[in-house]
Amino acid sequence: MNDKKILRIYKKLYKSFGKQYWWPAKTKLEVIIGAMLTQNTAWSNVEKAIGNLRKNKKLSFKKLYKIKTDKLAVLIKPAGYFNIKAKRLKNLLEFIKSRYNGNLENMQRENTQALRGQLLSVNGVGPETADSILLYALDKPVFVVDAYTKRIFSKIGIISSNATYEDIQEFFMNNLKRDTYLFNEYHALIVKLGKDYCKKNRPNCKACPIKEEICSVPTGS
DNA sequence: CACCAGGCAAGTA
DNA sequence: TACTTGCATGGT
Repeated sequence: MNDKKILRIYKKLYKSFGKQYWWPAKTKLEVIIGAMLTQNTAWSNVEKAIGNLRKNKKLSFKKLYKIKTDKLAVLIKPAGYFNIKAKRLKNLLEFIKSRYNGNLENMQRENTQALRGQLLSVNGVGPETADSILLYALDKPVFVVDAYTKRIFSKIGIISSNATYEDIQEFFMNNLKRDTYLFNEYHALIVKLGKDYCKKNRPNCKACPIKEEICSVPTGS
């Protein structure tokens, strides 16, 4: 059954890679900023951008809310796509200000599914960013899906290659205990696996900790 | 030099 | 609905 297989893969990854200590940020606000800035971007670049915000004392809701979008863009430049990301981050801050008075604790008390819908209505917040905020900033038991998840688990054969984000998310959430810690580590471990072994053009299947599940899966005929 | 990274929205057919 | 493209820096 899939529920056992999913858990077995998790255990192998955890045993092989260990705890991942996500999200690498100090506060809820920093996690939210990072979630926006890391869209299609290496985390090392996001760290530089957040470092700039820290140096300039902008890592508080009030300061960030006040700063002009074009000035914010300059500070987050190392994260790439800085003009559009500055706007998107501003959109999200505006949403949090108007709906929760800029208070992340208030936002955290909102019903999870309702909040997810609200976040998705913000221009610049898609499913992965919304779920990352829910899981890593607000400790909600929501499974985060990304390109690695889709690539790896469709290769294993337990996910269809044309499955949507929601399909994949449901699959994991229906076959695992809904536990924030488990979802936190599992997504982080999948990213680790994707980066180290399941790269697009340079797979390293020989050393992959779940090579039995991936590389020796019959291809169909 | 080419390719990729913890996406998303808008445009096109 | 199902592709395609713009967005941009920094590491390998």
